[in-house]
Amino acid sequence: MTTDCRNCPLRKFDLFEEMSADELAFTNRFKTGEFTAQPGTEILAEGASSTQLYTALEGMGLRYKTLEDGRRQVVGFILPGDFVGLQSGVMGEMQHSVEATTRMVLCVFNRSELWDLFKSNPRRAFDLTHLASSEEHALGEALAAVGQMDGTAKVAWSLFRFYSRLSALGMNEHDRVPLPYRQQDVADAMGLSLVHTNKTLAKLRDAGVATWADDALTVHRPKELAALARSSGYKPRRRPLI
Amino acid sequence: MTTDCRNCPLRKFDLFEEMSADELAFTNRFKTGEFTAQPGTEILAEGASSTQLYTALEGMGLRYKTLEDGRRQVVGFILPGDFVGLQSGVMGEMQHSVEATTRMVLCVFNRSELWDLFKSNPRRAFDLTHLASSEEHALGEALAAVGQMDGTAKVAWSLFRFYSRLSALGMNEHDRVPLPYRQQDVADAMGLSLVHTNKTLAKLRDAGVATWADDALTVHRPKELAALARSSGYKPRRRPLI
DNA sequence: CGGCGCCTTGAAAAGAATCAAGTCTCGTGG
DNA sequence: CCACGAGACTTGATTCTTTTCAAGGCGCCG
Repeated sequence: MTTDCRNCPLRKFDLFEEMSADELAFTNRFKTGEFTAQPGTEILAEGASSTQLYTALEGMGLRYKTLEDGRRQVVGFILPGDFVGLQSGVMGEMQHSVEATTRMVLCVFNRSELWDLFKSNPRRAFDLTHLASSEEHALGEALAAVGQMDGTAKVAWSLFRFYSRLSALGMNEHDRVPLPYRQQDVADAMGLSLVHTNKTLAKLRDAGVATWADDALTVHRPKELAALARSSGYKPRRRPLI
Repeated sequence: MTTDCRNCPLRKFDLFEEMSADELAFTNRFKTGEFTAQPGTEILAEGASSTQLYTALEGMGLRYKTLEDGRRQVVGFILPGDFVGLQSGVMGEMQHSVEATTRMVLCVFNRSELWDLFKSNPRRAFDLTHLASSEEHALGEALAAVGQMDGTAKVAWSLFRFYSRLSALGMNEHDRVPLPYRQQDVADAMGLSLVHTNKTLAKLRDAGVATWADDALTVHRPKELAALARSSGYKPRRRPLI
């Protein structure tokens, strides 16, 4: 019924480090099932101590924190191959919530076996640490963008990043990638108001740089978009897949 | 000459998880020496692949990224007990630079032994992952502050965080903690201009909430500062010490 | 048909950046 | 011993980006 790790459709992408047959077998034993989340569903809640960890197999979601005053900070967008729930795995509870934007299929792992993984498979344990570090890296980049860029650069940065990440996942067809998020999501990720985000998107569209409509992003001038994003050719960093 | 981990002055603080004698002995073997950095010195450079990892033992420093246009984003402040260099350890290179603000003493570990650590001591490997996750958590909090708060809240948040972290390290004497950073550092951390940061600090001082002068922060009204920081009693999260 | 969610647009208000001096302290060298 | 310069902190005035406020439009589903 569920996908065997050996047949995982994500493995073929360059983005992910290759795995030995052993690692693959081990990971497959570690995987206890699959979980399908409907759009709008909360997968993990901030403050909750989940007994499960996930790897996104299909679909897209987002991570966010809710502040005391009700404002929302989107701390990341989840695409296929992303690992979710590590915080609750090692620290006891999640520091942000995770929500499915589209329908998602996730590989499920039991937290109780995490400790076994560290004991019996140092290679995979190392990979897990690598993933945590990659997350940290991504957050650092986002922090720099939110802290230092102006509105136009922030929006361009978001679009360029989606374009690059999704392209690396083989979802680019004729400079067009799926983008099922709402403008509010990008606004909350970049610390901009919805109104300003909307007007900035209109400017990028009118300038013929990129068009985001109908749940898809078309990048007409990648070079220009990258320049606006102050990002000379972003290449998603190669990382392990778990 | 160097401090034996068993006599580490940081161990006594509640902030850090306790260690068994075994773990302590292991960590001590892992430690290859100490390194003293002078104020203003670069300890690790962005993009560099360091062969060494560190734990700050004394002194303070900061992590920062430099953007294409020369702007600087401070991604974190390093206090005693903080682990530095994990990114280069697991991902191959640093994603930000690390600089000593005051004179610092750092415990040195060899990257080449990191892999051994994963193979031979899963408990410490798990702790390392825990630390990576803690870093991620801290960055997420910072991102939310930078993305969602206004100037006053950002500055109050920074001060409150320093106050809490330093208090947990036993550096609080009569509501006063050492704070050797420059206003520019806080400005670069929170995505504010130096001028605006300065004026906001003046407001907090005039309001009798907190005074930052002469490399020390005095918090006259902790409750009010926490409220301004939209942070109901922040308690630094317990974590391993390596 | 009506309501809801999301996108769009204009106008006004506010918050923060930039510009431009000026002060203070401290270490250096004449 | 004092003039000098560097680095950090202050402060006022101006400009501009971004937010907030306020509507309206469009598509979809019950």
